Amino acid sequence: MPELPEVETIARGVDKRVRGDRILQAWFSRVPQTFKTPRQRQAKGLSGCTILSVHRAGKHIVFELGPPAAASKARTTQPAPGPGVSEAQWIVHLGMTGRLLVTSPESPVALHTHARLLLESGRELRFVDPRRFGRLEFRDLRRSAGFGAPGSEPLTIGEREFAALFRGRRLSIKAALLNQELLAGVGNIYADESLFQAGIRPRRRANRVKRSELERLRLALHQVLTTAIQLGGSSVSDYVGADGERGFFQLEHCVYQRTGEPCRRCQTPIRRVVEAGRGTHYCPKCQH
DNA sequence: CATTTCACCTGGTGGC
DNA sequence: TGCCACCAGGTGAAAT
Repeated sequence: MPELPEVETIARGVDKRVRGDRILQAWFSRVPQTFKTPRQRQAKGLSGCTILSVHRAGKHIVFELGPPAAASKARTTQPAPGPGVSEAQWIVHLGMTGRLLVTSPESPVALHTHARLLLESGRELRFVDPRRFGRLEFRDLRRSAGFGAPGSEPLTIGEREFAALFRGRRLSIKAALLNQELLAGVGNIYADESLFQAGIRPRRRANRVKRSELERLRLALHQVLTTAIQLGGSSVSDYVGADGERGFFQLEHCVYQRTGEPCRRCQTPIRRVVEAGRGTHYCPKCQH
C-alpha cells in the first residue's frame, strides 16, 4: 500500500487509537527477514512500554515509547505525553503489502500475521504482511540515535534544496524521485502523478530538467501529496487504515494505471513504459 | 563511485 | 475449472 500519503494516513489512525496505551505483551512470527532487530529483543524491549505517540518519517511509521516503569499513569492523566521523553522506538516499514490493524484480541488472526501487541486497553495491534517485504525494527535510544529517514521530506523541502538534489545526476527524473536517500516517501504512484502535473517526461535525465521545471515538480509533489492525504491515500487493490477504511485518491489519478485510457487534459491515450524497473505512466502530449 | 537490474514473496487477474 | 504468465504501492544486494 504504502507511499507517503498512505503511511501518513495509517500513522495518524494508529496514533489516535493507541496513543497513551501500554504494551502488555508482544508476540512475533518466525519469519526471520521481517525483523531488522531480532524478534526476541523486540519482544523484550516492547513489553511494558507506554506508547507516547505514533508518527511518519518517510515511508516508516515510528512509535515513540516510554519506559516500562512509568506505566499506565499516562493514559488517565491527559494531555498525552509528547515525543520528548521517548526512551525507545518501534519502527514499522510496510513494504508492499504490510498492514497495521487495531483489533480486539479475539478477532480471527489473518494469514501472514507477523506481530501482535496486546494493549492494556484491551485492544490488540497487529502487523500483517503477505509478501514479507515489510520490516520491523526496535531502537533503544539510550544506546543508539533516533530514527530519521535519510532523504528530505517532500512536504517541507525548499526550492534551493530541492533543485540541489538533482544536480549532476544522470539517472532519470523518475528514478531520482523514487530514491529514498534523496526524497523520503515518494513511491511509484506519486512519482508518476507529480511528473504528469509538472508536465515532465519520466525518462528525462535528472540533470537535464531545467530549474523552472524542477520548481513546478516540487509544487506538484506538494499539491498531489497534500490532496492524497486529505483523501486518505490511494486504495488500489485492498487497503489501509487501522480499521480497514479505504482511501479515495485513486479516483483522482491522472496517469497511474490508466494505460490506454484518454488523458484527462487532452484525450491522448496514456502510455506505459518500464523505467527504473517500475511500470511508468505518462501522457506523451502533455509531458515533455 | 553512480547507475541499473534483479531477487525477494504472495496473491489477484485475465487469457486460453 | 485449471493452468500459466504477468502484474503489483518497495528496497537492498549484486552486477555493470
